[in-house]
Amino acid sequence: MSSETKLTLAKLAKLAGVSTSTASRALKDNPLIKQETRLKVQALAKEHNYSVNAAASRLRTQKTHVIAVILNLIDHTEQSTTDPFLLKLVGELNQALNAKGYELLLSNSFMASDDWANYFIHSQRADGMIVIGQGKSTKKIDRAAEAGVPIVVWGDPKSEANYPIVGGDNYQGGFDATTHLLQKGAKRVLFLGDAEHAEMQERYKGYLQAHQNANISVSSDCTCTIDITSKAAYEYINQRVKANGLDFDGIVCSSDMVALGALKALKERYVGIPSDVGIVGYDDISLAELMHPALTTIRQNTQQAASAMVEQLLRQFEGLQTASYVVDTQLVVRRSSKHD
Amino acid sequence: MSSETKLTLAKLAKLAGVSTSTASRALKDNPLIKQETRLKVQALAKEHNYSVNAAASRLRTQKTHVIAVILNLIDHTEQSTTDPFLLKLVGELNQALNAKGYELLLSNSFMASDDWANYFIHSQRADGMIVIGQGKSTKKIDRAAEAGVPIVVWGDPKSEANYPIVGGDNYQGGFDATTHLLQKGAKRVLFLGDAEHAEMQERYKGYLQAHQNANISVSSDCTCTIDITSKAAYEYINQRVKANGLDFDGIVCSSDMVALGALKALKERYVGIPSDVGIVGYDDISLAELMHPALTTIRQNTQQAASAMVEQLLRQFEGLQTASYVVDTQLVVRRSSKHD
DNA sequence: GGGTAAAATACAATCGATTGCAAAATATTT
DNA sequence: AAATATTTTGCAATCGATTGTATTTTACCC
Repeated sequence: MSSETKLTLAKLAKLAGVSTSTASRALKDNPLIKQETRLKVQALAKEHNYSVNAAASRLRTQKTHVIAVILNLIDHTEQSTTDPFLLKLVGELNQALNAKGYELLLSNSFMASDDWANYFIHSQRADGMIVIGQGKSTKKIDRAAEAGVPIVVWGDPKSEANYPIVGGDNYQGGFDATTHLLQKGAKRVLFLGDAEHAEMQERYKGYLQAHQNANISVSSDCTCTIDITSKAAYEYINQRVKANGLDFDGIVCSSDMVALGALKALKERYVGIPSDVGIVGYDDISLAELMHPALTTIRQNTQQAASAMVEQLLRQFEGLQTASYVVDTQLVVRRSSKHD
Repeated sequence: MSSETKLTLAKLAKLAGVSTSTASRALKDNPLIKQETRLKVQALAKEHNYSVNAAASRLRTQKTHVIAVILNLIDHTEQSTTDPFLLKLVGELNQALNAKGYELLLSNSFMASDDWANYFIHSQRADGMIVIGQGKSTKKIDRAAEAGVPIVVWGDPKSEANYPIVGGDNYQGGFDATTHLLQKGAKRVLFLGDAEHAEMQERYKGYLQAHQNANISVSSDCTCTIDITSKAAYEYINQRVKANGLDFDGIVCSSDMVALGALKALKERYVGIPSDVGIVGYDDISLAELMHPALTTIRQNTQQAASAMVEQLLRQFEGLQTASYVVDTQLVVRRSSKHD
């Protein structure tokens, strides 16, 4: 349509018969400019489809209005592209950021060297970072935070850190999941996960406490360390049942994906769920309720999580106090744990 | 650590005792600069953690090395944040783009006005766009392409368009899925999806052709138009069985999510899968094989898809010819359709 | 109407990197 | 050693928007 060459602020200003400074201010409704002028410039801008050159604006203002979201994966694992929960979180973050006028730059921890402060912030690619997952070590995160990067992390909010962490109450979640199974009569409940994760660690503590409260001792062979993927869970359960027979009657899983893997392995061996083994997952991904039997799980409110993360990040921009934030967490009881 | 103020190219140049132009060239290994000088500058850059200011660089070069990836959702539906397939694709795109030195700006079609050319390209936010999904109307995409935006679309590669479209052979996929069910003896196979999508349209044609080849007539009430979500599928099947009883013995679903919804509804009514009804999904999301029964489905190679999309996009930057691309598609037979 | 206060607009520097072209340094030739 | 060719480096303009300060215009008052 418009066959003109690229429309810059200068050209727009000329069209309106004002200077670039006036045009610039008019576009942002600066009260310094007479209302009438503002309207004229804005109308012209709309008419000619003008939009501010982001590169120039960023250079001048030193603000990008971009947030880097990085999936902080465990190196050798493929949790990222597979786990619907994490991706759901990304989707929610995108919404929440857009609502505040920010854009989302998606990254994973493989690229971008290890120096996040430099790669993202000093290079003026983004104003701040949201890191999804604490990983096994928080070294990179800590370093970035020390370098003064505005940062928020999805992880275990009880962790000590000098940056805000948003996450569910993992201790409580692990406790609730376990208690639920024990109340349903389970005697030997497996914990399926990787305690090297801070989040999983907390859930594990909850698992232990639940046993203590119920006055049931935990056998050490009930603690199963595996990658947090459905595949690993499937293989582990398969293996274990083949080797030991069915030496458990409940499983607390560190994610729904893990639960699904375990479920599959058990069903293939015609183990009754929940009659022989009760299962509780974690996250309440959309597929949890579609499973057969539908999966009992711990729901974490992702929308609330996303808003909280964005808010904690924006507070840093304004120099305000920040704090870790505990997202609502709730046991959702479905068929996989409920004897009729 | 480094308590200096922000390190710019100018300061780095001073440190190295050369001009900014020399420093700039040295950093990019420009052969105009003596090897020795190059090494010195590069060493200093590394030592002081220098990284180019992206905003300035973009302004000057008019290139951002950013690609906007937009989830082109059907307006009222929530397919986006829910469908693991689309998110998987995003993950793969991220990898593929990073491998080529590009970054991924994630967006959805709600924000960013309707004028993509302006919002993303003229504003210098991105160099090109990858649109996931053709939606019900390709108006916005067409407009962007006409405005000269480098663009690639995930959709039905057989669609006529003046931009490359990457996608599976949907006609073949629909045909294979349907033929498979018919061969297993199904007589009344439902098509569950939304033919307003170009992709679904093609699958539907394949569905029809399969019937014709098998010399089986298609009853019009076997074509079921629903939103492409598991919820809609669940409700539809529930409703239908309640109203009409089990008046079908096979379902071709337009996505795995749809299949999961249908599966759930049927299982709740104790309909035997696959004995009473055979089901075939589409996409082969990671959960397909975790279902019970495991879901027969049409696999689309997302990794190949992502590379192809990125390649077609980069070709546009270089002014090369582009073409739509058909991604490998394959029927994966599992229990949901296979009588023993 | 002269003068001051207030409102509206314009000037010009700035953000930091890139690059065509000019200048300086070094090498080569006779 | 002078002259030319070649390599290496530096100068200065440029990308486009923003903003502190200066300037012009308008309003107001006695």
